[in-house]
Amino acid sequence: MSKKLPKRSEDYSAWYNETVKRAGLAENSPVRGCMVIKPYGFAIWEKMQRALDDMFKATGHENAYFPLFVPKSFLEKEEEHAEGFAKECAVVTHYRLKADPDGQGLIVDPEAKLEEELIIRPTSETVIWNSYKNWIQSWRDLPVLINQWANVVRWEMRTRLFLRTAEFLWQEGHTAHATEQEAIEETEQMLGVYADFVENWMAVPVIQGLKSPAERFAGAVETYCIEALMQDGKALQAGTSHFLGQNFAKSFDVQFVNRENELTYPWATSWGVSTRMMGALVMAHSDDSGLVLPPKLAPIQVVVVPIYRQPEDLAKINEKVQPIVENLRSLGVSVKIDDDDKYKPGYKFAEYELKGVPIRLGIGMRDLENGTIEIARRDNLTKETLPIEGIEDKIVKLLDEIQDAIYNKALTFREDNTFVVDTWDEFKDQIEKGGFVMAHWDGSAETEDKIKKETKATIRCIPLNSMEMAGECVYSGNESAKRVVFARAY
RNA sequence: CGGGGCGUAGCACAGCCUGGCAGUGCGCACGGUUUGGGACCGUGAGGUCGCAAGUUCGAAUCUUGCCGCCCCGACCA
Repeated sequence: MSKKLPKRSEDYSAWYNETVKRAGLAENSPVRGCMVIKPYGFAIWEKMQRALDDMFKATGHENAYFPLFVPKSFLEKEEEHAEGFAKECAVVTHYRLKADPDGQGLIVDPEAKLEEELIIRPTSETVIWNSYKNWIQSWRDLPVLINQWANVVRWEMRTRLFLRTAEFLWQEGHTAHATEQEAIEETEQMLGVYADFVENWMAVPVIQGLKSPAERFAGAVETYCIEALMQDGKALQAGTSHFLGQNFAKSFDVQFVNRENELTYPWATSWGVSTRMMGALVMAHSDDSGLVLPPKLAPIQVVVVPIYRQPEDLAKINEKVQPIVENLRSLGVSVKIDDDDKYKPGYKFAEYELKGVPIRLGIGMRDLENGTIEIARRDNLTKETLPIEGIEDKIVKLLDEIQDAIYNKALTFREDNTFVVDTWDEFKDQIEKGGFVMAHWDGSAETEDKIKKETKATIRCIPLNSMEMAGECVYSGNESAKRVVFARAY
């Protein structure tokens, strides 16, 4: 096995796969399209979960859990929803195996056929709204603000670790409100929560926007999204928040009595982010030496590598390092001391770079004599030797600095790779080169579809915070009210 | 589902064309020397050559069938 990763500039996709595997985030599983999330990868996911869960709770949501299996009849109830998901559903038809009478092993017992097939949830709107029927009777029962952390299955034809897997982990929020206005506010609020998380924790800048009707969630009235740009110039949808109108309430016959004593349908939202964000995290920041993790999500923020020849030297180093580690821990910094004797320092340096640990401290006998310590930054691969006195404060500040630096680097990259384009030739050329392409669109599904067929570019979103400025559609020349974001996407 | 490729040690692969002892590198185990940017030497363990049938004195190698995986396309609310 080669020690070096493939280079991003030579083969981005091989670089991504190798980085994910070699950094110990995940590996392929024996089941096609599924993955094993390894401890280091899961530790990052747990930090994401923790931060998001706190944000959900702070906005008044509670966690609950609904079943993995969805009766097929539930999925059928909302027509568009059913149609949208039908092609990628795993279906349970039997509930028992038996010994193969003609040979070895087990076969599906034909006697044990389910009367109604069960779908393994691709999302949970239907099971949840079936429950909401019983939960919601009066305006006093609203709003219902529920989130669940769960796994879902979507039978994708082509999969890639984290970015698109047949089974993935996510959270799905499902809320019900008395008024349309309140539901729209919730949809927008949660989009804001996602944007806040992705920018301030993952250090990935995003564009908030609306999906075009063609890209909308099946069964939604409006889909909001956050879109991020990866280092290879392709876009990645990092999260979605849907205003579902009264579609599911009507399909599941959920009604409540409002303050005016009228029977009426509640308004719904749903919103989710998934382990796909792990892929975004890797592709947004990492380099040819491996992962680059933002300090706020790094399982290990600081690693200490003692450099020594004799066990006595290690003891002396530990004596000096131990109080620093304790101070850092009391300041909430996660620190690992790697005094494992099986590997040499050079190996460890490379290993922690691969794993994206933001700060590495090196300390040897020379430092003990000089009262110094070597501090190395993962994000820009620089290192300097500093006095050991007061190093804790420096480290705490540096972690914040690194968080900001990573964000700013990604932001600069996005700005340098966002292009305003007005002609079809320029458009085709720029899409080929990559990046976000801001262009006028006439708002029609035909134009959108033709552009997609000719260039493989899709409308990533119609940005929320951009000015209306009339223009001509880059493809059809028809009138357009504002520019939208085009890109090739994951 | 169409086109292409690949199944040999934990991993990456050579050997196959031209049939004749199952190989290399990494990793792993043990011993020693090493330790400020992926150390080195020595010894050793590890195999249903995807599965099945056929040809042959003899098959990883040739033939046929099957299975699995990967890449490209179709698909991805």
